[in-house]
Amino acid sequence: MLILATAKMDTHQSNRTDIQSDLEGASCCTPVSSPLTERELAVDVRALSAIGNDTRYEALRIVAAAENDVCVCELEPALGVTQGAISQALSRLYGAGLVTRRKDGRWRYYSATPRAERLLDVLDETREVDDE
Amino acid sequence: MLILATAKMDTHQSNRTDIQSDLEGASCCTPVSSPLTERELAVDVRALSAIGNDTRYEALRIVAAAENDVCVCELEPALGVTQGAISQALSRLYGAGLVTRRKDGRWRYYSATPRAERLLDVLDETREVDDE
DNA sequence: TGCTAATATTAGCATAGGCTAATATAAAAC
DNA sequence: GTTTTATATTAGCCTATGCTAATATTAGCA
Repeated sequence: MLILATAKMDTHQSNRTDIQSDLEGASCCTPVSSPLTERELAVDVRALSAIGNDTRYEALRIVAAAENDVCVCELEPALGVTQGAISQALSRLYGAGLVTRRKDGRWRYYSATPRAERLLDVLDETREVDDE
Repeated sequence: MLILATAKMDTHQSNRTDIQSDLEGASCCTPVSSPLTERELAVDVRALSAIGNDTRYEALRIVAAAENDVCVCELEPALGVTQGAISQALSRLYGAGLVTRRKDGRWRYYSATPRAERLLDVLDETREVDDE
């Protein structure tokens, strides 16, 4: 059965009715459906799209590599974008469940969540850099 | 482009490079730099941003869940987008090193790479779906 | 009180992204 | 050959994204 594609506000999403079941046969086309629920998909995509950006990925890397937690100002020189951009980046990582944050005086300290750490580990373990 | 921390200093003192006991006290701002090379970052971000999209993530899930490899036409009913969009999605996943493809007659069969499988496993193992 | 430092938020802009529809290619079938 | 089937590619249209600059908030300090 096919779930998903409920009320998304994507105007491009067409609501195609599928006529799959009794479509000819013989060919390769047996329809499949996603093994995850809509909510699980959304959670994962939120996390992945949060890391899938240079600034945020690098920010997360730095946060995860630090032994103690990291404050925003430490990231500014490494990332090469403005303070506002870094704040936005960390907020998004937080909303995606990839960092935790803790307030201490006027500073905000960030650290990576277990989910983030595991993902980064797998990325390290499976990366193949092609020389191109 | 990736700007590595130049020794921008001061504004505050600080000498905490590896000591984790004390961190209140003075300021927090020791600049750090990314632990990955520019190329490694690019490879990872390409993969992550490829998965970080509803259509492509679901496509990858289906491909990874299938016992044998999957052809494009099998995805069409599940994803709810046009054939062209699916072809674009799979191309991008391929370019990101997340699926392999093999041609057989007029069909193209896709399957997930080890990197993709490991990432999906970690996502499954660490996901926390909040009821919001 | 201020004032200043650290972070957050906002508006606005330029660009990237994702889709559809149309068209092109490629391989089998006729 | 021509037709059909499976997939790829392209142009074009919107929308989303990511940044900067400016402004707002918050907390310590004079």
